[in-house]
Amino acid sequence: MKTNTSTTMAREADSPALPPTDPPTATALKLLVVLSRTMAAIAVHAETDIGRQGLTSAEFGILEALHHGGPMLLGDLQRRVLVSSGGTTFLVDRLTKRGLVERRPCQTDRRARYAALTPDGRALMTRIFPGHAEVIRRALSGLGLADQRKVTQLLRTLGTEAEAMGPPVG
Amino acid sequence: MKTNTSTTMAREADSPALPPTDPPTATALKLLVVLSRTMAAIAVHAETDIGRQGLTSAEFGILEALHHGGPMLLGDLQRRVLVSSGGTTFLVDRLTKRGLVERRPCQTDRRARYAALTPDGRALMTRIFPGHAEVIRRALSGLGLADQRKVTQLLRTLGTEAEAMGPPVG
DNA sequence: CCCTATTATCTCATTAGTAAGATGTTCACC
DNA sequence: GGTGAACATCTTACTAATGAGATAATAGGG
Repeated sequence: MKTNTSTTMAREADSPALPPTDPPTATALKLLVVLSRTMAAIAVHAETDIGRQGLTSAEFGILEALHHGGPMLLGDLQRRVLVSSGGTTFLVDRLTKRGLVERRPCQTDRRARYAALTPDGRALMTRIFPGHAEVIRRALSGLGLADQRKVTQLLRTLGTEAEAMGPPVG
Repeated sequence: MKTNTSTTMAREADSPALPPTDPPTATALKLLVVLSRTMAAIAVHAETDIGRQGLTSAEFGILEALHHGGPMLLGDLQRRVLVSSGGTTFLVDRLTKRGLVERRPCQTDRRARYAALTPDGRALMTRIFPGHAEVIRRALSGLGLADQRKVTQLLRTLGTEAEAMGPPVG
């Protein structure tokens, strides 16, 4: 049988040099752990679904942003998808090779380029998005609507503040 | 941050092929977006701090798990850190080369190995952990203690359920 | 005991994504 | 209208991490 003596459960008991953390810090650390694990658990669902289409979640993010927001400058796309500038170029290249996305010149700024879905890209998203949304809905169904809204509200505050205070410069 | 012509807010107006989402699905999608962005915003803080020590967050995760839980089997470590099996070997190798971690044989199972902090590793963690915890506390300080606990509780439910239902097999 | 299924770790090829700097463009100001 | 700072994107070199399969050991049924 499973002689897995110590799973994630065993910890409090025999910790050798446990740092003495005050309540606010302990609460924050616990929240971060739960946040990470929850994110990971949900990402499994999302990525499994997206992977079925032979797409990475970064690629799907690009397609989703364009499907949802229409053609947009690569810079705006980058900000939405949370990827490096080189990464954006790379992802858009790959999606272009697959015929799902295309670049278009910007009339008013010759440095800039738009990324836009091709008809194939739009057709793909129209076909797969509803199913993906359903996977997400199901993955999050552990909480009722009211609780989901509550978490959304609290997390938004948390995220906005974290962004606002910038990296720990000092 | 600049006036992103189209943030997550702008959609009703000019979306070309907006999928008609019912309220539960819309709520879930919104929650996922906020969850991702919040996680990313907080990760910036954590990684910036960890990066100062020349560590990646995966490496830090290993050290933290060992510091907090004592020597443990590589498999248990892997489950804690949420990394592939190859990744665990790779990370422990790298930390071993730096003299922060060591492998030890398991008396009762010759397939298995323990990973444990070396004295240097323990010293490093004792030195940097409090500062790191403080960075986290600060990054999450956008919410008061009560709200942090509330979010933790709700996210725990969310994550547990998401894990329990397994990938979208059906 | 031996055989098979299972488990624990490690190896190796591949890859998605990053960081830093290059290229070409626009804008503000003199 | 010329000059330099600020931009938007792209290129290149690199790295952390994955995943599939290899190696090795254990456990239990016959």
